[in-house]
Amino acid sequence: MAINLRAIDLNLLVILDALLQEGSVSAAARRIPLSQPATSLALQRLRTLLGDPLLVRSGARMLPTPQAQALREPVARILSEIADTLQPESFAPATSERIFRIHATDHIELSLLPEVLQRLAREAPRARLASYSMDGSTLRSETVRKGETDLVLGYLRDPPEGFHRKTLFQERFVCIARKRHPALRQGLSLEAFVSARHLLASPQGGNFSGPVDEALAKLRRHRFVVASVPRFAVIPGLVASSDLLATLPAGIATRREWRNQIDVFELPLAVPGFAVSMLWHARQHQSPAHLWFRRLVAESARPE
DNA sequence: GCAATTGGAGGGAAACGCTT
DNA sequence: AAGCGTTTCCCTCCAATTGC
Repeated sequence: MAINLRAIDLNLLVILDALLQEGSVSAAARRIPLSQPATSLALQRLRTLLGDPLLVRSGARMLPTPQAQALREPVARILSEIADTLQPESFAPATSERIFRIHATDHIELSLLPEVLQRLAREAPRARLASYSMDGSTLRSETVRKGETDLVLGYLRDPPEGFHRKTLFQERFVCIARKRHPALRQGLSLEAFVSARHLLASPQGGNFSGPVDEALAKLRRHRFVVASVPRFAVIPGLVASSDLLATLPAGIATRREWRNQIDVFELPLAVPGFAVSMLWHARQHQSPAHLWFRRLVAESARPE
C-alpha cells in the first residue's frame, strides 16, 4: 500500500531527520529548535505513520531500529535536495551536505577521482561523492534517465536526447608489459605485438575485440586476446605477473604505482584515441549545485 | 537526566452563511 | 457560483508534571 503523502508535512520530515541524526529526542529538539515535548509528539506521529518505533529506549539512551538506520541517509539526502530545489539561486559549497552521484568507468575513477576528491575536501568539505559502476546499460538506467544521477563520465559516443555533454580530455592508448619481457628486448615491434598474447579491458564485459583489433584488421593482421576483464585497474597487476600484453589508456598505464613492475610502450600501429566526456540531464543544467560540480570536475580533468 | 504525558493557548484551515 | 466575513474545529505548541 502506498504511503499517503498528504499525511506528511515537511516539518515532520525535518524532525525525523533531526531524530535520526541525533538519536535522541532532547538533542533533536535543541537542533531544530523545538521544545522537547513537541519533538516527542512528532516522534509519536512518525511512529504511527511509518509503523515502526524508530527509536527505542534502552536505559538512559535511545537506540535506532534497523528501519531508522536505513532511513537516516535517504531522508538527509531528500531534505538537502529539497533545499537545493527551493533555493535554486544559492549553493554554498562550504556548508553544503549534498551528495553528488556519478557513474564512471574505473578508468575515470583512477584518473579523475583523486583530484576531484582533493578539490571536494578543500571547497566543499561536507559534500560527498557516490560513484556507481558504468557499463553498457548505464545510460538506460532509471536513475540516469530521470536525472537523479549528476554525471555520467566516460567514453560517450552519442548522448541521448535531453542530455548535455562536455568533453573533459583526450585519451590515447599505450601498451604495457612486464619488466624485462623476453619478447620485447628490442622494443615493441608490430611483429612482437601480434605474436604476443593479450589482455583486453571491456567495461561491458565479454568482448575479445576492441579498437586495437579494428586497427589491426585494416592492416590485415590479427592478435590473440586470451582474456577480457571488465575493469582496467586489475590489468597492470595481471600483466606484471605474466607475459601478457595489454593496451590501456595512458592515464592508467603511466601511473606511479606501477612504474616498478611494468614497462610502457608506444603502440607499433596507429590506434585512434578517444575523448573522455561528462554527460548530464537537461533538468540539472541550470542547477547552481550542479554547475558548481561540473566546473569542479572539468577543472580536475586538466589540473594546472 | 531524559523521555513521555497532560492541559491549555494560539493560529490556521475548513466549513458555514450571507450577499451579490 | 463567486466573494467575503465569521465561526468552528483541529493541529501544534509550550509549561508543568509524571515516569523510567
